[in-house]
Amino acid sequence: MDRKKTCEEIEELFIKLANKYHSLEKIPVDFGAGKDLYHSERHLIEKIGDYPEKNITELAQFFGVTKGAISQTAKKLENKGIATRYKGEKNDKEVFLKLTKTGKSIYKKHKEHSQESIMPLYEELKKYSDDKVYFLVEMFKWIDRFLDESKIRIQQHSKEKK
Amino acid sequence: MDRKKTCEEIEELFIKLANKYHSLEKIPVDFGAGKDLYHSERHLIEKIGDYPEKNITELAQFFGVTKGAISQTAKKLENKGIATRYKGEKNDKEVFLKLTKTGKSIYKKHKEHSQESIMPLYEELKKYSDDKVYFLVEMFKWIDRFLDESKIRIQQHSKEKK
DNA sequence: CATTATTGTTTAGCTGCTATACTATTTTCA
DNA sequence: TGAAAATAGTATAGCAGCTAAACAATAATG
Repeated sequence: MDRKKTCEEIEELFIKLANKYHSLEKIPVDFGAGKDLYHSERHLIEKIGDYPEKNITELAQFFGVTKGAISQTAKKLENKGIATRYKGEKNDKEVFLKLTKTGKSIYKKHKEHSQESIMPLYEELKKYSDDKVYFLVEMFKWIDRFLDESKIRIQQHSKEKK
Repeated sequence: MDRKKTCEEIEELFIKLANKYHSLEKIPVDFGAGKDLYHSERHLIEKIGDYPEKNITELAQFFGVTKGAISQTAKKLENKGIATRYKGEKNDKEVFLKLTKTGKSIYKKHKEHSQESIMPLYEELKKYSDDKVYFLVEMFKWIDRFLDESKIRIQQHSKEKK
């Protein structure tokens, strides 16, 4: 096995996957509430449902995007009557998100759908040992850190020129 | 190990990675030719260099995007004097891309940089067996097919509503 | 030879992100 | 204590890069 070649293949595949995933992002889906929801909106709904105690900044970290991005998506959800912003008791600057009744219904439907859509992966991974599956998770985490470092590197490279 | 939970974690991680990767995409980098190049442009340059005999459609398949997308990027490269379109001898409808002198110089620099930037992954994977690395590649391919199927499913779901 | 398939281009339209500038809180520490 | 620094969130402008669709040109089919 030529490891160098394999690394290149992995990189190529990853880029391909990221592109394909992103093209899916743009297809709106109606989850029965008569509202077309985009992937980013659906993911935020799901996260709010799963972690109602997370503030905007934490949600942003979850997705690996800026606070501004979450703020924008949150606004869309608010406009669609799916979620509401609120402030906690601890302090007056953090903002949390809560699903409305409609939001909860969508969350539930989406959750069911999500459970379903994850089944193929679940089934596929059945073929492999815990050891390998654990390795997969670790590699994904490694790539995450790698992308963080890459970003810093690129930004520095970018600034040096100026 | 709770496999269901792990699957969810993998899905979450993947989404995070795709987002982060995409945010990198937008940072232009100068590869010494005095030209700011975006990720998509750089990747196309690299692919043209690696596979000069591939037509637009095949390049599109490589990246998992539409022909239009490649056509657009190809145009940018042509405008920047990095690549030229040409037609082969076999027929008159397929379009191929060829690097200019500038393009080749960028390709070379980029290749070196790419070899370098892939080293962390190479080093990381040294820790693991061939068996595991092979598994990683296979899983990436599996995800690729899964995304293709998801797309078809979503589009059908979308059309049913109309 | 007409029909169908393939290949590529162009355009409009859009998402979703970043960066930036901003306001409003909260924390720090001199 | 109170000014400065840090933290949290929002709003806005700008943009890459994608898709879909309409189009034109060429090639293959039967």
